[in-house]
Amino acid sequence: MIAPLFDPENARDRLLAGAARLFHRKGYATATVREIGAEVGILSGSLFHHVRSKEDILFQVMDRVITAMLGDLEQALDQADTPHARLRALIQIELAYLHGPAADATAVLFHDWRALSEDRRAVLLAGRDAYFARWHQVLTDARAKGLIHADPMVARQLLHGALAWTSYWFRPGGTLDLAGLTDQTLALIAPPTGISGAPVS
Amino acid sequence: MIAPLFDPENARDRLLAGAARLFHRKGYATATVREIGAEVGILSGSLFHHVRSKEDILFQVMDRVITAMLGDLEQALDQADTPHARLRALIQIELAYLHGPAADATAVLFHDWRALSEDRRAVLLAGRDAYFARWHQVLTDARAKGLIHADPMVARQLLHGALAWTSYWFRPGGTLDLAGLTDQTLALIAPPTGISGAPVS
Amino acid sequence: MIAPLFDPENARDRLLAGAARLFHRKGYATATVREIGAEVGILSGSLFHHVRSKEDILFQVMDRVITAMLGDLEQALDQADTPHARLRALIQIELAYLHGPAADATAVLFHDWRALSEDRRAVLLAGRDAYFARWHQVLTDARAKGLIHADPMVARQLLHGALAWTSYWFRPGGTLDLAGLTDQTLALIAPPTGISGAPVS
Amino acid sequence: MIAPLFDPENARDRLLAGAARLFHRKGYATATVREIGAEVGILSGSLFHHVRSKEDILFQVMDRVITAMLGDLEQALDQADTPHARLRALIQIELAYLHGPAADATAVLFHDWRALSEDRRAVLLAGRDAYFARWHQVLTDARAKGLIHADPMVARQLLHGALAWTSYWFRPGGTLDLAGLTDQTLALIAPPTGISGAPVS
DNA sequence: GATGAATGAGGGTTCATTCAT
DNA sequence: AATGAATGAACCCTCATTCAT
Repeated sequence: MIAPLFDPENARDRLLAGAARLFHRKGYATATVREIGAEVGILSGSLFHHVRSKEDILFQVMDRVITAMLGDLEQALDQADTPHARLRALIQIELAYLHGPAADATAVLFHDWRALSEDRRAVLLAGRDAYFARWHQVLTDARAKGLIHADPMVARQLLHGALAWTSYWFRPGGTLDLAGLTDQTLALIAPPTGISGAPVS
Repeated sequence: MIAPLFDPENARDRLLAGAARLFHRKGYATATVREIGAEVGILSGSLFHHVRSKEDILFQVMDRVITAMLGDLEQALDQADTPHARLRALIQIELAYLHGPAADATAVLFHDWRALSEDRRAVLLAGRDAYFARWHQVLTDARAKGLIHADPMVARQLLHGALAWTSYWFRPGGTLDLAGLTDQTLALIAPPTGISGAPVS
Repeated sequence: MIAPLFDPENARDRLLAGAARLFHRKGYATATVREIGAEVGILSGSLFHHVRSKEDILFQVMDRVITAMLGDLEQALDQADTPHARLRALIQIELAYLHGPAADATAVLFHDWRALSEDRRAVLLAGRDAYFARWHQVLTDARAKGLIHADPMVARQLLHGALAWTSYWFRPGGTLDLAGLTDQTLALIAPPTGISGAPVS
Repeated sequence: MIAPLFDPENARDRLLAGAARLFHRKGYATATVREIGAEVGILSGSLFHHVRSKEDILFQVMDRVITAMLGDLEQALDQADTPHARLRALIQIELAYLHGPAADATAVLFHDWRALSEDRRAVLLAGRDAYFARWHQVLTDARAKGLIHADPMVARQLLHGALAWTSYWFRPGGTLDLAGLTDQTLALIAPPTGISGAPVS
């Protein structure tokens, strides 16, 4: 469903993928370029033939995720025809990125955001804003339809936080799979209508 | 409501408070001992009269939060007499720590957990486990009463993530205050309506 | 006679040789890695491309001496065919190391032994023990033949001490050369006269 | 026989004695003023009410030993009436200092000589020279009488080295006591006349 | 005399980055 | 492209020394 972000045939992509794996494991600040090299199978000096700096790696990894996520979200929302389905798509896409083939890069994007220099962060902000703008639309609609009962802006932050945090505790392959986690998340914020999710007004 | 974790009269406490502030701002790995010294108004060498190492600072900050949070949570739960009130207490306490006088230390506890060495982490695990055990009880009860509809374990992780993440975006003093944020969170996961939630007022 | 311990063509060996020179001059504890770097012509940070730590340098220097001395002692003893010649070989080898091309490293081995961590010392003990075991054999034999009159264990310690101490006062190139010092040492402990020592000539 | 160098009633003397003990155990460079304080039972800051600096401690310890040794040597030589007895006195005094009540301070004098700044060393040189001048006289006489067969200057250095080195391996209280060690040393360098020590000429 | 917080220089070590090979 | 020796700044920490209390 989610296309891989990095092409294993391409040397630079292998580098980015390995670095993302390492950053996910140890955090950007703690990972050293030597370790990145080891993860990819080259010496640290050789990294700099592919990237300008360590931070450049971080930037490129994040850039790929943002671009891809936005595209996949748009597509998923286009294919969803009810407010509830769109709400589910929001969660589904984010969880798919956080725990599918792009897991490392996505975790880095979410958890090491502050490690990026302000300048570089500004470059990515447009994509990030566009992504969350779609969230906002969906949540505003969901609230209008009585699916959720919190302010859309607040709901967006809370929901995104809840999902981002899953990278600390959730591992697919256990008794709970990705679909199950999606269901549980929906159950938490928008329980099946007719029981408790009935509109207030 | 939340008592300050650090005594401004005590030199070591001032150090811990300053370090927590800095760690919150820059992250543990990025903060240097020279910066900690500057934050407290002493030279870096003098830090080591009060603590054994940089990591020791992190440990002590975290230890204080865990101990205090557990105590406050127990007390708040004792005073809450309905499942809904206890659910609200869970959220209230965590948000009070994340955005009240203990905000820095709490953010450090949540976000820099991995920066602590495995040995040191093990020491704190007992307190952490006790804290979440109380969450589990409350959420299990809340589900039995129909207040929430997700698996308690999953709900705990999602809710905790949503709240922990607020330290990245929420600042009290704006149009939304702590009580408002608590309400919104409750509205998101346990809307006060229909058959599933006892009325708030 | 004594082969150089360090290969000037090899970068790490140059480092070890320079460090040994410095340790001999100032003592291990007093020498700084920055000074070692200066002695070798590189910056202190570059040292750590060749060795793991400052103590590692000390260890490797000592290891080389121990290994080489043992080898040379065995060979010298094999070529000596009388008890007196073997006694002379003991002294000759030790003085050759203390004042020949391996002088720095040997002085470090003898005088900075305690600076090595207990763990590292244990690794070298096997070689050291083997070396002194040969001394013991030779001295026991010398006593049986009436060449010396002290207990072999005590004689070994006294003689070794007397020789080790020469690195504080003896410099070859003066009126007394290495052969002369060897003769004098023999004259002190086993005078070539009367019934107790076989004639030298 | 050897009077204690430090008066336990005097605070500064207790400090010097404790420091000597520590320097003997760890070496001057490795011992810290904190450890010296701990050895004496005060905090490091308080040391500086009694001495000007860490090096000052070293100097004073050494000064005491040199002065006392010289006095005791003179007295012992005065009481010895044969060349052989005077030779024995040389050894006896040095071993008494190295392993009697002044053991710590003497070991420090011999083994940490280089740790003293050149200026301070110059101050002590007069005493040291006087001490060794007596050795020279005795050894010159002993050689003239055929007791030893090495050059007096070389013999002095070798013998002194052999004895100084005993602080690394000899511990009184074992099967070999101080008198025994003295005998063994004499046996090594000047075996009983009539057997091998007969004059050559 | 003793304390202990503070200093500030310097310790060993790490690390992103460069560059000749 | 890759290597690996070298850089140099910065890192955490130690330590002799000072000084107000």
